Amino acid sequence: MYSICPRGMVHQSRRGVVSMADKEWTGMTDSDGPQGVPAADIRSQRLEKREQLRQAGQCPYGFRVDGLLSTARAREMCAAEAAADSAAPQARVAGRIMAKRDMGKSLFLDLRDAEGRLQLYVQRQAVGDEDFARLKTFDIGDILTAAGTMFVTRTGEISLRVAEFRLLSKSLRPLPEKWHGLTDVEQRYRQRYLDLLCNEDAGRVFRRRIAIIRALRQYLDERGFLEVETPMMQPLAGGAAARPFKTYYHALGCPMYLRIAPELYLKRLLVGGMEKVYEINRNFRNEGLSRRHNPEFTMLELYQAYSDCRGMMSLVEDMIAAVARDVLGATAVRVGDREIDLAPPWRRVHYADLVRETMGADWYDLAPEVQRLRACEKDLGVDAGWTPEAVTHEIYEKIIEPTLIQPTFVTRLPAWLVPLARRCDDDPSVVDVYELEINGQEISPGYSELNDPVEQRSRFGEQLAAAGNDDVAVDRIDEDFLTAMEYGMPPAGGLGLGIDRLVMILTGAESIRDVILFPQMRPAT
RNA sequence: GCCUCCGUAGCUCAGUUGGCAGAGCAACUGACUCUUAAUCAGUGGGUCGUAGGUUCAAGUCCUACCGGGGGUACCA
Repeated sequence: MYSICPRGMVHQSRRGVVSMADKEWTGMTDSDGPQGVPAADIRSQRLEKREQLRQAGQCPYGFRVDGLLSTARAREMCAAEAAADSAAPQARVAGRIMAKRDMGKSLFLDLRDAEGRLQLYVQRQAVGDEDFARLKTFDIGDILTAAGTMFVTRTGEISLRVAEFRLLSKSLRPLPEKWHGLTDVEQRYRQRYLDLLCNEDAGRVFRRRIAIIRALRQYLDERGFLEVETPMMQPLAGGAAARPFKTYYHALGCPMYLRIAPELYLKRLLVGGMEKVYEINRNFRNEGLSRRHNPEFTMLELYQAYSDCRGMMSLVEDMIAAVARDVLGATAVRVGDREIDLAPPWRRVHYADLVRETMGADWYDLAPEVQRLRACEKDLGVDAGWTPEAVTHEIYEKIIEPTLIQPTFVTRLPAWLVPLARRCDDDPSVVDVYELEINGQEISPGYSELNDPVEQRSRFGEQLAAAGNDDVAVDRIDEDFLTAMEYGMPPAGGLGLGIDRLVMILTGAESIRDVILFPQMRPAT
């Protein structure tokens, strides 16, 4: 809102004219008094305090602090020393003032750092009249360092009796209210730093996200997987059916795409002899926003030579359970009012069996008109133009999928749904893949990868023809990838795992925006 | 994109059938040397998202737009 506008300041000093930009910069308004010191504007008051500190020879923006203890460590020390009944320990801490309680000749401050809070107790006689008066002008939100002696107050709170302090950063804007915090979701997403400052839950969620990703890496590293990085800017956006973001590379004079999947590069690495590879990184898809979709999202993609779809199921099942045990210490999680148990083994069920379970054992023997009628009875808007496959899949997506709360591997999907996957040897109408559903959401797909370059080429061709002229991912065939395939790719299992959605499940978050630090928002006006 | 709900002080929220825009916290002035949502006395702070319209009169009713939540569509 207040753009840093040094040019505006220059204008002010050079011409003595206060332009619109100058007013924004200084926080002045038209109702300001003749000295340009508005009585009401908090930001202007604080700019004035900042100036007064400077004029008193006090730098309102300090620098490096040595010998710091975290507030948590300072507390521990105090508790330990109290138990040992020895001399009171000395400590230096630094952090942000979150609350201020002025008692006249003494003052309590709540100081917050990365690991917690600590109460500071400052007495006028201990720091001297001048410093004490200056401390009284400090605001909630200011960052300072303080040193002194740890002690326990009469009401039992571990505190620091301050002997000396120094301002490290003067805050110019008031923090959200101490009791309710920041609840406006829009502001929590746009100004995440305020959310992290005011809402402890936000910090917990993101710390857990970090722990989950660390645990995934550790699990895979221990099993001999190599973590690699493949291009995020690609001349062709392949590996998935999604609309890409398009950009332009000036040096090469050609269009580039943000990747929609790392798949085709990871498979090149299989050709190159890396037998177990994975990548955890962002994919970008030019799609709408929703509670479950962010246009850039984090994905684990993994390939293992000489494995297959079943190998991938065992791997992902064991991996997610291990991560849950590591991060939560349990395999049971709560999402909303639902209890989800991630302890293996997970249910494995054929797509067609799920459909028969819901629609009757004779579903696939019914005439198309009867199927459409049954679908309409379930309040699905299908009309005569729909193929039987499409009707069946609509039932799967709208009726069956939302009921798959406990972890479920859905296998043997119709081949038309997953055109690039390897077909099952005993039935070419279905493919050898799984889709893992948890809490009614697709969390992870897994495949027996196609490694026949001739078959792959013809599938790409079909996909291209089906895509038509839409600005979809595939506008030409990735010849370089097919060349790699023609050198020979080992048979392999592959899987993708949506990290954001996994984090949602393991933190109980209802919206993907609550597990992404800076979710995509429309630019504010 | 479509449907629907929401937008009032820095933050959290009231605001009646259309009739002078409010409270708590934060801020400012003062009191108080163990408080912790400190307390007590006083003070200031508003383009009611934006722009139109109806009306003697609009935070309130109508229209459009901007931003957000939820749903839906696109979506291996």
